[in-house]
Amino acid sequence: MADTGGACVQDRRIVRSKRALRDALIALLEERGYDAFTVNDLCARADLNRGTFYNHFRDKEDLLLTLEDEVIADLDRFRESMRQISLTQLLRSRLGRAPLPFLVDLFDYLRGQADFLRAVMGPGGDVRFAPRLRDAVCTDLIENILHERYRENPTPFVSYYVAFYASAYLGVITRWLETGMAESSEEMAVIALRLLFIKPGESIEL
Amino acid sequence: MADTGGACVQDRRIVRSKRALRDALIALLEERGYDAFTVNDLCARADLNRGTFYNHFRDKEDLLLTLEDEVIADLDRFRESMRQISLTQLLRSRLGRAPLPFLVDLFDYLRGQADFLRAVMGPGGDVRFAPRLRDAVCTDLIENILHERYRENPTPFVSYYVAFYASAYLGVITRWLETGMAESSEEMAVIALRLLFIKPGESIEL
DNA sequence: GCCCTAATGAACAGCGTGTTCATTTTTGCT
DNA sequence: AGCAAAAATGAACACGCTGTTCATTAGGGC
Repeated sequence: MADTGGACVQDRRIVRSKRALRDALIALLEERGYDAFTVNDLCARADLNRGTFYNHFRDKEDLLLTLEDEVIADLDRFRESMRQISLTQLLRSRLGRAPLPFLVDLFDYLRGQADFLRAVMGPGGDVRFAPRLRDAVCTDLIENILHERYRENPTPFVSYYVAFYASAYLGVITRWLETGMAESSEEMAVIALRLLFIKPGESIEL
Repeated sequence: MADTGGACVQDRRIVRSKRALRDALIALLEERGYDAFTVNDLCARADLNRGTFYNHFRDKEDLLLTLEDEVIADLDRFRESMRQISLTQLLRSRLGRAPLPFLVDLFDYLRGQADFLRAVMGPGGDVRFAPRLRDAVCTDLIENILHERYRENPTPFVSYYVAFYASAYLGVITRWLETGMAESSEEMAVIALRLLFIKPGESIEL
């Protein structure tokens, strides 16, 4: 999904090497954490010569950032759909318990990238990624739940309001990934909407 | 606040060295990020011999973890007060716009540690710290806003409910720190409570 | 099958690591 | 003030990782 950008397809060997490095990176992030492994380890795990690594990436960070960028670029394609959602659509979906299609797509995509996401957002991952994911996923969504009056008129409180919901949803996604994605994408789409309209102390039903 | 635990006070030289290393760590985390500086850099910045560093810490990570642990230990002292808050108290405080004293204390403490917190939670910081801060600060608070029915009976949805609010508050704290703590601790205590009882699409007033 | 390009293995200097040790400086205590 | 304990210093060490180069081998594209 991420390498159809260039005009001609990459050499099969390059694809294999990059794929192997991706897998090795994920495995080592989980096992040891970013600072605890070397380019040597990476290449040993990927069963590649160290020179091959340097053919494609400047250093360990370059590899990590490249993979992160791919995911963020993919997510940006969802933002189009998010921008077109209205608050009334959200309310209707929530009352009918009918998952919003684009939210289902989003959770499906996240599930497809789960191995990478868990590695890079877990302990031993990269601090910088979570805020990027949050902004890519939540910014447009939050716009829609804001009272029209405050969209163009950001008071300090409104900025905390936005931070509140954006972080809240990042937390939900993170928990879903961390707990092994037990819920289906449809269930998550419903949960995400129920959470929007809940108040503390209230009963959860409906 | 963190070193009165032992029976006798530490040697003045040790305190000075550790303080210098703390400051150097914070500065370098901000400037270059955790992976981009060495123990050498740390000691140069702290104006200390490299041997001195290894007298007190095993490695770069040991220093970082030690400082993180101190903050978490400090925060654990607030949890006592948090556990005693009831939902009705929250509601009363929110209606009267009267900041809860223990929340003010909390934000005061965070302000006092702002340099460290910003460094360790910002880009170039440590992924593992934010979840620890979240759990230390939010876990008990969330307990109180949960409907009694769900406290002892965690369904999947309830666990997302908890993750939602816990992450939301972490995001608010993070934003406050990142934007230079423009609001006073009292203002933040009020904002934190207002956010609890807001619903998307509603007007913000009251 | 031929050309092009990627992967390999080996070698290199440079740097940071973590440790050791003898020496100097600073404390805490009487 | 003076002594003994403890911390800081500076230098040296072997070791491992880095990022680069180069000749060679293997594999893909057409």
